[in-house]
Amino acid sequence: MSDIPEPEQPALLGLDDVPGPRKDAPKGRARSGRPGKAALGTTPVADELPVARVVLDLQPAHLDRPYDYLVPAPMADDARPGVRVRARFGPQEVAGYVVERRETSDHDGRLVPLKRVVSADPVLSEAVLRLARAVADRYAGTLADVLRLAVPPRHARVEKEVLAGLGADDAEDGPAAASDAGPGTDTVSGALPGAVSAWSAYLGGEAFCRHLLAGEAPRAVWTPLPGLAPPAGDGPAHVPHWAAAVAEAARATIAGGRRVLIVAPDARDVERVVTALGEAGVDDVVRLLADDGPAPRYRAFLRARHGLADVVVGTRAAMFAPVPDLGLVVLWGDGEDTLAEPHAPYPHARDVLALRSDLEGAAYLLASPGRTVQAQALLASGWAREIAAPRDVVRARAPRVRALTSVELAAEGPGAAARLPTAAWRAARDGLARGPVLVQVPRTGYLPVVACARCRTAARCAACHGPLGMTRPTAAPQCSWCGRLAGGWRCDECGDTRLRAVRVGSDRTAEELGRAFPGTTVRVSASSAPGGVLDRVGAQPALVVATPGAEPVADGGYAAALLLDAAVSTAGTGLATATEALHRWLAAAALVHPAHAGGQVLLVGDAAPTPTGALVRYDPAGLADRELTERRELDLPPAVRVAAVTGDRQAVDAVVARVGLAGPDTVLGPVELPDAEPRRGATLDPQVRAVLRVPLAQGAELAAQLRASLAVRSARREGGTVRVQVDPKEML
DNA sequence: CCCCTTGGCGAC
DNA sequence: TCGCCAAGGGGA
Repeated sequence: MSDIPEPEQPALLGLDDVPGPRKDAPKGRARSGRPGKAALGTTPVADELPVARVVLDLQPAHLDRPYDYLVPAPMADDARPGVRVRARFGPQEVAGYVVERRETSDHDGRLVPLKRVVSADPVLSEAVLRLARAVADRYAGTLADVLRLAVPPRHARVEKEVLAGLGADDAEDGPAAASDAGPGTDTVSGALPGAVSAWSAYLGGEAFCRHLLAGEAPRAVWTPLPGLAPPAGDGPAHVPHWAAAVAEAARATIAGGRRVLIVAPDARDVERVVTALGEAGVDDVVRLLADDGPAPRYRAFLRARHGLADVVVGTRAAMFAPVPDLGLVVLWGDGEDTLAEPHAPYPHARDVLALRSDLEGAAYLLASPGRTVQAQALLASGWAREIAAPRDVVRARAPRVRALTSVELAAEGPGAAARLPTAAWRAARDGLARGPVLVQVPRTGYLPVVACARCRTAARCAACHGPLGMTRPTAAPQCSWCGRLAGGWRCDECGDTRLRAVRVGSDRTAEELGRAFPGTTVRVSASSAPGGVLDRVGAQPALVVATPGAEPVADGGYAAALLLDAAVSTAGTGLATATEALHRWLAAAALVHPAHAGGQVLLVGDAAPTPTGALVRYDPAGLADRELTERRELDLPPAVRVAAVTGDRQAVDAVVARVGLAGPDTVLGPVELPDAEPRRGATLDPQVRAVLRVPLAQGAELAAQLRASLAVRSARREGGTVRVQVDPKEML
């Protein structure tokens, strides 16, 4: 281009109006500033607050901080805090959010103008921004990563539609004005007492609701009673008690002038909550489900953001939903693994909502049929209070539970070790005389794992050595890793060609039950089943085979439940195996009639004794407490804070070496990871994992040091890959 | 000793 | 990508 020196013209860039901190001798470019492109100088900057502080969507950890830009005059009104913008950052144009408008910048170089305000609607509320910062800090992640989880992608058509619905005034004044009136005060009479019947069975239950009504922020870990809520109309009972109670808590919060956020592990539970809310007279509800696709998801997000609903109910990602005047956060199903975010920095809904409750002064209600050791830790630390029913109430509402261990059945003689012992068969037959019977099977599919019929060697895929299974009675066995069909299979060890089942899935179980109970309807609720996962079944007698988490609600409740292959549920080596097994069993048991109405639950198969005992006693709290004590003794989370650093050996070493808290007492490993999954390509560098373990009080410091180390790593462009996970799922 | 070229890196 | 800065070499 032209070499002719241009005259100094700093005013064209607005430098006289908007310097960095006003120093006497601005150095560098600010002094010798020469506009590269004439166009830059032609647009004047905003008269008021000409600097926009912007959070950019940048990947590298060392760039994780706000940047200042000039606000061109035409964007002066639109570039408010919370709006999406695009701005030039070095070579490229990147997306971001304005987080603040300021008079000056502390940057002492030249400021570049914002490129574009993508939309004048401020989608990133201050509360969500603060939450995202807290989550990034807690999990040693970047703000950009968390914001990617928190704010769904924009959908222009939906945005137009929702903003038009707001009315011109509201759209101009922004969400603050829209929420000034508070949640629908018109729909609530304020008459709470008497309306909280679902809570009257609990110690502290009604008090919790009174606090909600009064606008306070109580925090509780709640173990709901099993069973269904009494039907609101003529139909059969089909709303779980827990959902009805959550709806009442929501109503109390709304009556107190605040809004509610409810997070559940899957879409069916979301739907159950929405139904319960409807029966409680709360209709102003928004569903926020990631599975719904971009348009409905963004519509729900915007409606929540603008305070158009009193209650937001959704799956995991809803934990970040912007809800003005938030008064209560509820997490249902704590212990389900869908509540752990699979994307960096891997936050868990339980912790995110706890941070939210602190930051936004909202009440916190953590509920689950079982109890996780993390929930127990919230109680043990005094952060939350327990809401539970007295033992005699639990006994009155719970079904009768029996564990059919082989020891117990030995008296029955042969057949005791069968998958369906005589006692279980009899219980099912008796139950079928009164209504539907639930059969819980830990595995989906037909025969998910098969072995050689003669020598019992596990059958493996010839191509990739993955385990073989059968998806249908007639089809050839198939590899569960690479999907290849293994026609003409022959055992490597003994040459036999016959296969036997190692694991029996839900589909095969249904087939077997059909033979054992001729003439009885058998339905399957599982992802592998033709009809998929069922939400609800009728009150007629039927065998309902379901995998854990896929149990339909039976109208009026099940007469009995058989929990098959119990040993499979407690066979894992994970730390949470026992509490997870109990969670599955209790979730099924909660759908069965109480004992006085003949409800019966049989646990079949030799499961570990501890969770078995806890099921028989109907005591998830006792099991969690026992596990927490053990974790304390072993210095395992949640008694301590841990962070896993996984990746190439060199990269892991480098990241760990820069962490000041990492010493001989706090670092475990690094150890080589066995690669469970077949990896494409030849032998890649082996992955290693180091675990950092510090007292809880140093958790924040550990995360900060890891963040700093990752920032150095990205600034230096150190090679390889590293993943940092604070409180990784497999260690909880 | 100073100026100009060159390479690396930070990026508002 | 783009431009700043620091380092280094060559010329005065």
